[in-house]
Order: sequence, then structure tokens, then C-alpha cells
Amino acid sequence: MTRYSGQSRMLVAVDCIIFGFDGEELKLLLIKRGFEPQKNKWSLMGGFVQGDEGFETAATRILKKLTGLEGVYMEQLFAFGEPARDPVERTVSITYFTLIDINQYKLQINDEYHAEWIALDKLPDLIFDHTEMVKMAQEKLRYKAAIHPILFELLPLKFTIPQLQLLYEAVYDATFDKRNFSRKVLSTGLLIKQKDKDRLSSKRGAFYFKLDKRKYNAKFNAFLNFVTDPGNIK
Amino acid sequence: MTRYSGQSRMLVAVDCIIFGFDGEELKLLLIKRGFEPQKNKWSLMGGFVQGDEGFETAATRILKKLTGLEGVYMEQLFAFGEPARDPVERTVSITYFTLIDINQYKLQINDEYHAEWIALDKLPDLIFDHTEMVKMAQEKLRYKAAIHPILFELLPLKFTIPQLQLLYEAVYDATFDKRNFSRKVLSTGLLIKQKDKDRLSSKRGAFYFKLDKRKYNAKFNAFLNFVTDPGNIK
DNA sequence: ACAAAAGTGTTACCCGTACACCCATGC
DNA sequence: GCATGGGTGTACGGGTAACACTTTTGT
Repeated sequence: MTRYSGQSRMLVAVDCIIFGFDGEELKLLLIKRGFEPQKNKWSLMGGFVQGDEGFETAATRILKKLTGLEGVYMEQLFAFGEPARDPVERTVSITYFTLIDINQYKLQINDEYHAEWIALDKLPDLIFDHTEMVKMAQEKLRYKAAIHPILFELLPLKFTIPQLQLLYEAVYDATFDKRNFSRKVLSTGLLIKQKDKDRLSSKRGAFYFKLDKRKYNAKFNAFLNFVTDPGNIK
Repeated sequence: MTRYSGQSRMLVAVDCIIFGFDGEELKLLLIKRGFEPQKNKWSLMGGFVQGDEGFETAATRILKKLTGLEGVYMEQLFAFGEPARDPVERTVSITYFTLIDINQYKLQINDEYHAEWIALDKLPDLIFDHTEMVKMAQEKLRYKAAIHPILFELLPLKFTIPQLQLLYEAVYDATFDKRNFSRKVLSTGLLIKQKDKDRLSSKRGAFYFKLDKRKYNAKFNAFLNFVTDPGNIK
């Protein structure tokens, strides 16, 4: 027996929803699609899964091709498979939710793809069902970040607590009390205070912190509860 | 332009991980696979996605064929796509996580598929990567039930609080204090007390409750926190 | 009468929230 | 010296966990 008979075979693509944070706004990395149909329309970064690779391998390959980055936070989001989602041919898409440090990316811009960081609240129309994918990814970001410390993945190795707070506020479009926020964050024991300060964003300067990688990995699945009442989200 | 050129096309299957609860144990609905390869080995219920249907449509169709049930709780779990997961031919599998009331099912057994309810802790070897799928589904069940009131989907329309507690205890392999448990459950306002009692499992009898469907739908996305410390899970 | 499970109330502690002032520095 | 953002402490309230006894009824 070499094949199953009488069944439809389909193209399988991988699309990456790539989040970044520039210190003020949440952004998505989008590209101008390089081939028909819809050439030159905005699109998520994606590509077809090859015959000999799994989904995660394909997503990693595609991400590396676009950003040069490896070892970033990536997890499968959802499989989209409506029959008419790609007008050319039946194509299913396995989407990946990706968080990267926007500054690391800047160092190795790859212009081959005409990629740009675009603020989440100023997204253009995207091809196919990519807008729906982005919406789902954003919901997942909010959902998951309320419970797990994933947002550190969007920050540089060294960051300050005010920076971290700005990030949470951007994700939830809300404001938090800085006293309670810093106490809560520090009480997790995930942060290691550095000796130096960030002197760019204030006169006094704010101490840098690093993630305690060991505790981060150990505690990742603990329910952290950074965000008190998810009903607060605007 | 009618096709993308130079790409691999693959079979796409849907597999359902179907949970049930018989009052004592969590069970999975498994079938003896009816075709080669691995004919007569235990397997999840699944089938190929047809050319004109989406994943959810396919999963619904397959579930109905097996159990006769419609309108049950179902959500996409994960897309499995390792190149060698099916030795016959490259096949990706979109898995669906399904919760059904085991008693409703009993009324319409469909023996065509040699389906059986098998306790989660006595699972036989399953074909391909189905064991991995089950493991992931079980993790999702524990994760999600700690936050959302999904376990009601496993119970009949009318159920007692001791029954509900047994279910939570089965899911988390833990025991809970019945006073705290019932207070917590009732405080959600999701339950409507009935006038009649279940007299089978005790001499005194326990009052039946029904779900308040309206509140259930409204509150589904609230974080409920039935399970105090997920670290408690054995 | 006794066994078996249902049902209910109180207390103590911890965590989360609200809230206001001082500190360090560049200009 | 003043404006800007960084950093800290306290008091109150709500919710969760620990804990034991009474009720009902079938045998």
C-alpha cells in the first residue's frame, strides 16, 4: 500500500504573526507579497511547507529567512482551512505566533522582502484571511500574557521596570499603578537587578533588570496573574 | 493563474479526541481502525478533509457519523504535521478537542466503528502519533478547566454538586474540600437549583442543578478559578 | 440504631488594591 | 531650583483555605 485513494491533497502553508515592541507601540512585521495573486499587497510572512519538513521547521526556516533570527519565541496558533481562503488553490495555513525583540531585528534588516514594522492599530488591509489571523493572535497575546510571563520575549536582554510596564499597558490598552505593578513583578522573583541604569528616558535613570532564565523556564507554567481583572481591558 | 507551481500537496485529516465522564472516571472514545495500515489497532476517530469542506465542518461530520451527536463542545486543538507521522503518505492532522455527555452517547451507539469508551489511565497503544495527541488534549483539559467552566459539557443537563465535584477530582486527580467547592461553584451564579433530587447515589439524595445557559455563555470567558493551585495537581 | 452521603458556617490569613510622598538628576 | 520620571510603604477589604457538626433516610 503506497497511497490512500480517492482523497484530496492540498497545499500546506505556514504564516507567522510576528509581534514587536518599540517602547511605545505594539507592532507587527508585515511584508509586501512578492508573487501573484495579490502581489504587492500587505501580508504576513509565510511560505509553503516542503515535502520533507514539519510545521515548526518550516516556520523557523521562514522566520530566519525574513529576520535572520533564530531561537525566538514561537508557538503554533491555529490551523486555517476554509476551502476558499486562497482563491488560487485549496491551501491550508498553519499559523505561528511569534514574539521577537524588535531591536535585535533592526540590526539585520533584510530588504529582500520589503518588510516593515506596522503598529497594530494602524494595520492596512491584509490578503486572504490574514486579518482574522492577526486578530486571533492579538487575543492570544492578551490571554496568555495575563497568565504567563511571555511578554519578556518582546524586550531586550536588559530592560527597566518602567519599560516593562509600558509594554503591559500597550498590550492591554490600560494603565496600571506603578507601585503595585513593580511590587507584583518583583515578587515573582523572575528579575535580577543590574548595577547599571538606563539614562535615556529619564534624568534620574532607571535600573536595568535581567530575566532569571532558570526561574523563567521553571515558572513559565505557573499562573502569574499580572493583569488583575481581564474585564478591565478596554 | 490556476495553481501554485513546484509545491508539495498533502492529505489533510481531522482527528477527534473525545472525552466523556461516567461518574467515576474520565474516558476517551476510541475506535478500532477499519482500514490499512494498522487495521484493527486502536485509534482516535478521524477522517480526511474533503475538497470542499473546512476543518470544523469535517470534524462535525466525523463526530456525527460516529456518535450521532451534534452541537457538542468542540474546539481545535493542534495541527500535527511531522513528515513521517503517517508511514503511508504525507498526511497532516488537525485535531479537535471534544467534550460530550457520555450518557447521551449511550443512547445511540453506532457499532459500525467498534467504538469503545476507555478510561484515560488504561489507554492501549494508539496508532501513529495519537498518543501524543491525547496527552496534549489532556493537558489542555486541565489547563482550560482551571479557568473556564467547560467541564459542564461532560455532564447531563441535570447534575448534582457531588457529581460535579467528582468530575473535577477526576480531571485533576486531586481531592477538594466539599464545603469550599460547593460555595465556590454556587457563587458563580451559573447553577439553578432544581426541585428534585438524585436518589441513586445516596440515601438522603442530592439536589439536581441545571446550568444557567445565558450566564454560562456570558461568563464563559471570565477567569473562574475553580482550581486553586494548579501546582497541587498530582 | 446505624451507616453513608448531603449540606451548611466561621475564622484566620494572604493577596490585591488604593493611595501619596520622597529621591535623583539634567537642565 | 525646578521639572521629570524613578522608586518605595501602608492600610484596608475581599476572597480563599482550613476546619466539624447536623441532617436525612435506607437498611
